[in-house]
Amino acid sequence: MINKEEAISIFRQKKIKLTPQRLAILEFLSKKDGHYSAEDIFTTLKKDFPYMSFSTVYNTLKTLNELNLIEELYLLDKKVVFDTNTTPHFHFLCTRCGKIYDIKSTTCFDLEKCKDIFPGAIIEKTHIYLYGICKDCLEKEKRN
Amino acid sequence: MINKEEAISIFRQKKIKLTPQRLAILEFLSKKDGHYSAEDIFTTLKKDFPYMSFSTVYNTLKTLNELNLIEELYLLDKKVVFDTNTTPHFHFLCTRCGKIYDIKSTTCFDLEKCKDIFPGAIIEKTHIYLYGICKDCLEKEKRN
DNA sequence: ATCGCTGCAAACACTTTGCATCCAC
DNA sequence: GTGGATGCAAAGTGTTTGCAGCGAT
Repeated sequence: MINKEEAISIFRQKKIKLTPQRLAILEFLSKKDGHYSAEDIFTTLKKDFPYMSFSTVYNTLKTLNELNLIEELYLLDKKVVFDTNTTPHFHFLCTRCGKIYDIKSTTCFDLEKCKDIFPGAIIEKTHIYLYGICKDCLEKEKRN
Repeated sequence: MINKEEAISIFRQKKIKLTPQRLAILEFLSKKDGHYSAEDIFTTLKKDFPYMSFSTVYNTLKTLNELNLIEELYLLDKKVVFDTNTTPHFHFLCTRCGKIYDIKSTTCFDLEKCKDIFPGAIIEKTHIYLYGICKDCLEKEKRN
């Protein structure tokens, strides 16, 4: 999840205006780790900010992404999902229920060895996605 | 790249019709390994098949994907790219020139260890994408 | 002869843009 | 006061769908 206070101080430092809408988005994203679509954020905040607009949500998410406070995920369902966890980790997406599981293990991927394959290149981001069926969905299927 | 003859025999076997349009798409995808968007395929084939339509391209690509003859990639630029290489490998995408490099190394990722993290789940697909700047682009920058 | 496939256009879902107004600084 | 941010609506982009007619089997 993002650290709201830290985000605010980065915003001030970079002279990016702290509007009520942006503060609301920061507040939302600082509550718990998660994977949110622009729509998730928009519909949740719309309740308290009836004038919140999609362009503001996208605009703020873009800014947060540029500041590396969130990360965009490009998944099978073709819409972008925003991840508030920016520490190195992978994802396992269940194709049945759509749930996204985080994988924090560092044992299954070796970035240094990957870098060796492209000497002279700069590798900025690593996206690792596993797709399959999660335990919960498999058990549900068995019961039926 | 896909094996056209093999694809044709699978089509016959599954009783999927071999229309001229589908044969043209198979022909195109069997020429060389590559990463193509639906548009790439459509505009190339449109020359020889003026009546070729997008729905046919998408329809055929969907069929090929279901038969595991091609694989869909979900990348930073949000449009699906179709990979004719279905053997296990990863991708390095240069954010400057957009070129997609294949990584065939098996040393940097250990799927078995990843599976251990989700006992009881089925992992069907693994997508690994590295994003960065390739050697060619970096050298070009240095020269300017 | 059947029914799956085609081309076309229209619909769709998500995202971006243009612009007048607003408000954080 | 000023320039960046906002809300709205409209446009854009890639993909999917509905459907009448076609053509591979």
